[in-house]
Amino acid sequence: MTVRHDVHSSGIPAYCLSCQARRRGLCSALDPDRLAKLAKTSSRHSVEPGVELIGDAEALNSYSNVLSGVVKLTKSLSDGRQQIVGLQFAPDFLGQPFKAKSAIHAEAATTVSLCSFPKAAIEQMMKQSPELEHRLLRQTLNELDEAREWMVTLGCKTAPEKVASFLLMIARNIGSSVGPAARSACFDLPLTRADISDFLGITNETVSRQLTRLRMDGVIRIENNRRVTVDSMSRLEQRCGGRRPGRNRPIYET
Amino acid sequence: MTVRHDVHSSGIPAYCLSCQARRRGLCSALDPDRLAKLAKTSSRHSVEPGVELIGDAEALNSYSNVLSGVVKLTKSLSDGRQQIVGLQFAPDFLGQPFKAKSAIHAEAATTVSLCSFPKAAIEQMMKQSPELEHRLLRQTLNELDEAREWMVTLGCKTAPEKVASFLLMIARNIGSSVGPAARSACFDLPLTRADISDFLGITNETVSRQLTRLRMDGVIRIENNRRVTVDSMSRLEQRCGGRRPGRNRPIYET
DNA sequence: CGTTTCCTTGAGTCGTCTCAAAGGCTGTGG
DNA sequence: CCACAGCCTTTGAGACGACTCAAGGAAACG
Repeated sequence: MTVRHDVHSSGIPAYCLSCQARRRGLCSALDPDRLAKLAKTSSRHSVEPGVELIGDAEALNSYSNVLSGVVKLTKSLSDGRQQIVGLQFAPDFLGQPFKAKSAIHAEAATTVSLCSFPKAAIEQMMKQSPELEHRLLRQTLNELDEAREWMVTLGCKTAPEKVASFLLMIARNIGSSVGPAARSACFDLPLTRADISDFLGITNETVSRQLTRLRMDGVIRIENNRRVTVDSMSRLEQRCGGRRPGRNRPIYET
Repeated sequence: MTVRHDVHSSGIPAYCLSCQARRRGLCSALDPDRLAKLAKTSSRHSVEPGVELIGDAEALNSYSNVLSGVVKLTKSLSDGRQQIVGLQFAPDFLGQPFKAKSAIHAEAATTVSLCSFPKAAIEQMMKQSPELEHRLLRQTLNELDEAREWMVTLGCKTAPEKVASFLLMIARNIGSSVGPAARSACFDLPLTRADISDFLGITNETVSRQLTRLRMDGVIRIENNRRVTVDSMSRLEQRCGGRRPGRNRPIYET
């Protein structure tokens, strides 16, 4: 299985060898021959923040791996209210394999680099190799799990807890951890205050107030409105709610 | 494809022939031989409301098709706050194929009848037939879509809109439609007020007040606290939010 | 028939929203 | 390099919606 194919199956482009998607993404489900075949049809792009990747009800003609940056998935009501229903980080797979009943909208939140494939190429390969579909099932199950996890935040938590939970989620996804055991973290916020408010189901004024409060309380530092430093992850975790005050670990009780 | 196998592949139990899961559920992915094989390991149960089907962090030793009734999927914070993250109706498939990172809890909301299989039987069959895994992927994508749809309700809508949206969702899933073009509907609420409040992220008092309001306004009628009649589905839809007042259809604008 | 659980209704409080204005980045053109 | 415009963010004051607490009523259960 893990025999070295590097030498003779030279059809694999060099950039695949160091690609995140090859190691941890969808491409990891492909054997070298299939990867080489798929790679021939691939192309890399970089898109600026705000660019629409999948439009509401719009036909999608390609699938992509996210290589860097953050993509926001949104849904909106026709009166303008909007909800961010998911964020995608590298090496997530972007695209709706079988169109869902309801429309979704994908937009680059930061500068995003993508590796795109024609829709047909992926779909054909999926028919041939169950491994690929299996990998897709796993990612979908993961997204479902994340969506449900976030439903708890949306439905149960207070505004301060929501903002803390958001920061923690971002720190875990794109934070460069500093210190032993990731006791602190540092990152650029991929979303504006307005985006964060759409994600958390609160107003941007409330987001701003809660960030200020976390800053005043010394839980985080903010530079240039974007760069966030979390000095103590555990203090941030305490503010996410769901833990009995004074306890650090969940208590299993019946 | 649709050649009659009834006669010679007599290994299929009679109860499968009229089963919802065979027609629209997971079993529809199986050819007669495989269905017969799987059916040998299956068993039917009926469970009362409140019975736990999948416990938090508990090993799940079987998968099931929901044949009737409603199952609620919940997640909770350790301080007791709880969120219903999904409802399952017949012929949904119940069980976590590959355990998710976060724990989920499943409980019968009404009397539920199930058709259960040993975990191993399903997993083995899934390896053999990609069709089955494909069907599972489709259901998972559907559930993801529903979860995201509900996130919009949780994050964007007001309490009156949430309650109206909930009633509409239930009516569409288990309502017996009356009149032409499903202009009205009738059903038993599968959830208590407390459950509904856990689903909508509001308190049960608020749920009760909003139901009263819908009743006062003549949008619904309620008998015995459980039986709901919606006389005009369109009036209910208008109360779900997201439509410009005075409009019945979505407006596509750029 | 009492007990329990669920549901409804009311009154007062609190959290979040709304509206408004000022402050801080960023980029552009003079 | 500075002035300006535009956008995002912060902060404040007041309003409103949903929550909390509390009590009473209605089904369901043994």
